[in-house]
Amino acid sequence: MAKAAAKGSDTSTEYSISQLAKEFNITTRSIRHYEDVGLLSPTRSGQTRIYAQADRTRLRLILRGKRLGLSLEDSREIIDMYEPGKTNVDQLKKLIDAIQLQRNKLNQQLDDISKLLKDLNQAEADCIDALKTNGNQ
Amino acid sequence: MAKAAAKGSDTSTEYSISQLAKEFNITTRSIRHYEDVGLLSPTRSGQTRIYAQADRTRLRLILRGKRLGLSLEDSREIIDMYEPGKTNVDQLKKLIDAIQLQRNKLNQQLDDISKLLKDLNQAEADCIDALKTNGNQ
DNA sequence: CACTAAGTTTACGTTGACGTAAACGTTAGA
DNA sequence: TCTAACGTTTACGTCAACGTAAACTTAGTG
Repeated sequence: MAKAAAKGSDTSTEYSISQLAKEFNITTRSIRHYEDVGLLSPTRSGQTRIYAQADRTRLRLILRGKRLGLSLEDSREIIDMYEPGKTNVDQLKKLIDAIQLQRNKLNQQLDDISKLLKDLNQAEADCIDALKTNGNQ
Repeated sequence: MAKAAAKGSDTSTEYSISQLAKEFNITTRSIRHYEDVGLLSPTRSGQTRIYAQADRTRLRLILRGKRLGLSLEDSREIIDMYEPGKTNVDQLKKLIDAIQLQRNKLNQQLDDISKLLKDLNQAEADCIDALKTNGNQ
């Protein structure tokens, strides 16, 4: 079984699949699925998967993407943006464009959320109003 | 065919399914699907669907939900919050709880987005850096 | 040493959100 | 009149993201 860090977040800390599953409240099946589609590639000790800090970080990014409604494919693209080991100038320019695209989407989401929050506030106010008016029942 | 408004957004304005599809850049199939799952219920002129302003508004809310990664079921619940025709006190209290829940989720999303935006900014900075360093090729 | 807990692979099943095709009706214009 | 553009229903197909079972292998424990 993977060992827990002795002090703080050691860069050499390792995790088992069920440890990560518990920590993030997902199933081991999901974690293996993320590996199937190329989002994770843990090392192995025999057959058993061993997850490093980097894997744990990627997993956190994947789940953050999910909360934002991204597909796994979308998340993969975004996460790949963080490591521009491309060296190629054209690739870098494309990457910057992609980043701008993502930024636009996120700004749209920000706008959507602020509107939704306003709507919810209004809905709540209506509820409270109805509760006052409706002291009977 | 449905008539376009003569002046401004008349409350009696009507829309055909393809008008809405064009306006929101979705397929008529999607719109019918939203009806299948109970998110829309347009009136009919014979067999033909007629959409009122209220339907158009609901459609806009549905699509906003989609951009935020909500399922159609989630959107239905939220949209239903806007019309507390419940009269029942318990229902209203439950509704207020549900609203708070949604608010929490949205705040989580806000946090996620701000972190993602920071990450993207950093990624972009790294790209630009790499471009400068890599004047060669 | 038998048993349990955690790991593995393989593979078919499921759910949501539509896509896609078939077969048909209605209406306006050349 | 006929055909093009829009509408309809019915129904099977698809794709992503897992769920769920089966069958099996270690690793540690009473």
